[in-house]
Amino acid sequence: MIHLERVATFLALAASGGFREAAKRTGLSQPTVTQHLKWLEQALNVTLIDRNNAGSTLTPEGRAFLPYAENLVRTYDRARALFEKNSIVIGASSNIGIYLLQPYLKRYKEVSAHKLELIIDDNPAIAGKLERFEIDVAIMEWWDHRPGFAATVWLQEELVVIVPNDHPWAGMRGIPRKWLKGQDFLGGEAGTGTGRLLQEFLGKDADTIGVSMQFGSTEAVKNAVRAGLGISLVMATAIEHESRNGELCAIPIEEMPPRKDIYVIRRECGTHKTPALEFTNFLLHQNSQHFSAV
Amino acid sequence: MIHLERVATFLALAASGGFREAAKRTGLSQPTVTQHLKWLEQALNVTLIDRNNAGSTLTPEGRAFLPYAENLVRTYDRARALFEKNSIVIGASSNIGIYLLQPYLKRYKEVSAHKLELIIDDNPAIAGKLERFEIDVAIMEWWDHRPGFAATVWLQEELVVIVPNDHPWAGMRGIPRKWLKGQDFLGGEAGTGTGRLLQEFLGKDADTIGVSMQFGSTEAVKNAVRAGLGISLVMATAIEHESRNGELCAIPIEEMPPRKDIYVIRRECGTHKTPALEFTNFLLHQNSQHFSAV
DNA sequence: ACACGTTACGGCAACCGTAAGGATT
DNA sequence: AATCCTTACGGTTGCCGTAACGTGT
Repeated sequence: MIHLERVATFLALAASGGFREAAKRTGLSQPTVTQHLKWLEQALNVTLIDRNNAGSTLTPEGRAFLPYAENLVRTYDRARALFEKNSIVIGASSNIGIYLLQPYLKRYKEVSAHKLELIIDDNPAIAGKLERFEIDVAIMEWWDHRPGFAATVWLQEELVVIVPNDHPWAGMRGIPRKWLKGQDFLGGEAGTGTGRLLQEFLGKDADTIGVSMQFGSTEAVKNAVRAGLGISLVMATAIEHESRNGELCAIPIEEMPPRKDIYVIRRECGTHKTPALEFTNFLLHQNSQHFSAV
Repeated sequence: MIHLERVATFLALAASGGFREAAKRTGLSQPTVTQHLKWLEQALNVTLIDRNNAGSTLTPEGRAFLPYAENLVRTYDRARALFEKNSIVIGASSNIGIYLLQPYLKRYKEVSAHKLELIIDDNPAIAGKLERFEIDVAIMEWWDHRPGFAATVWLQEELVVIVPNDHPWAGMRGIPRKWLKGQDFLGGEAGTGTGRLLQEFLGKDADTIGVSMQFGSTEAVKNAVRAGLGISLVMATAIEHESRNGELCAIPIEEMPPRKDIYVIRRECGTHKTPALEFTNFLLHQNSQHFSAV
């Protein structure tokens, strides 16, 4: 067994590439850094860092150990945050983090002393960060119900068809659902929010044209639609700005418009009131239309 | 920062429900256990355990901390296994772990000194365990390509239709693919291997009847088919035994039979030769038909 | 000589186990 | 009084920083 502090020293070394620099960062004396690393290397029975006069570097073993080390200190950090009640790290998939969540975060900042941090990534990556204790709460449009987590449907976002301004459908107040069948839709890559939506609501029959992902697939899809490459289906919130500005035309779908569940997911923590739980409750109460966990 | 040993002591306490018992398990003296816990509680500034004359129990805070504590000691344990080269923990989704993997594990035991441990669970749970450093390698029929992991297609399993012995199709050497459309298939719950298969190869149009999951959905599906409730689609390996015994009838599909990719997934570890990498290479070389990572 | 990391060493505090001290039943 | 956990205490060891020491440029 080992002191976590030594692991932190290793991380400082890995990040700074030098014992003296690592000593400065950790506030330790430089010989102590030597000692910490030596202990760690002894405990693992392996050389982690290639000592070199001009910049020390990680050995292959050191590189292999790195994610484990990061996990160790981060887990401890997040465990402390459970009780110090002043910090929440939120993870959100791109569409939600970019468009939907921002006003809620602003409001939460006003009513709470919690220090908020938002991490945006794709769905599987966010799920991974949740598992690895990198984030305390996740807000996503997708969740496989794994054990150990509490998932709640936060709200249901309406989906709208977006078309360029010169499209025959432009200006329509609504379109029948059956018109969607057989249409070519942009942005259907697997793994992206848009891709999953298309898959789910149109099934295999709707052939989709791929659009290479830029920074956040919805941005790419919007640009492609604007350029006249085709049409697509997105969350209404994601298109609000362009719709108001008249850059794109967003059309609701008639007869039972498709809605996408948005989940709030946090680690189960029994009856203890964690900051993550407070934040979750805040989100749920901001919205009257909330439903219980599945 | 904290000694990991103290966290381990907390886990022993949580598991045993008493300071004396925890002392026995950890090999420490009983007052030392008291001290370890006190330090940990001081570091987190919270009470973790309700001291009680008749069995000490976790406080709500203790219960919340428990998964973090488990993650800490397990991560350290797996990090050590990276270098001690004698232990591999393998995770597999149910079908693969139960049917497909066993002969390979037996062969690997004969050629390697590694101590093997196999954990079987559903796909999302295995993915979670991989993220949390609970397992070193995962073998699954599904993978979203998340960063930090190396996924390789190990083999491609053929899918066969299974029908009861008194079914009109029974005894056929093969059936055309188009016959499958419109059939009712058993075992299509979301999240299970069978469910995903049906979804993928038949799409939304094939209405599926749910079968409640028993221990491992394929077992349940086989029983249901045997009982005459319907037919289903499973990996050929999963049905080999019953097919030979004449308990069920397995029929290949003509014209491009559907095949399911099986992935081997491990944490990326640079150039260091981990036990997990050795095992992965063993699996891949056991099979000539292997393909490169996606 | 200069910058790097390592070794040597002295002092302080951490940390163990043993033994005695409450508290609850 | 029988268990439980906590406190007290002494000896050992761990672990820090300072200072002196190799080593490569």
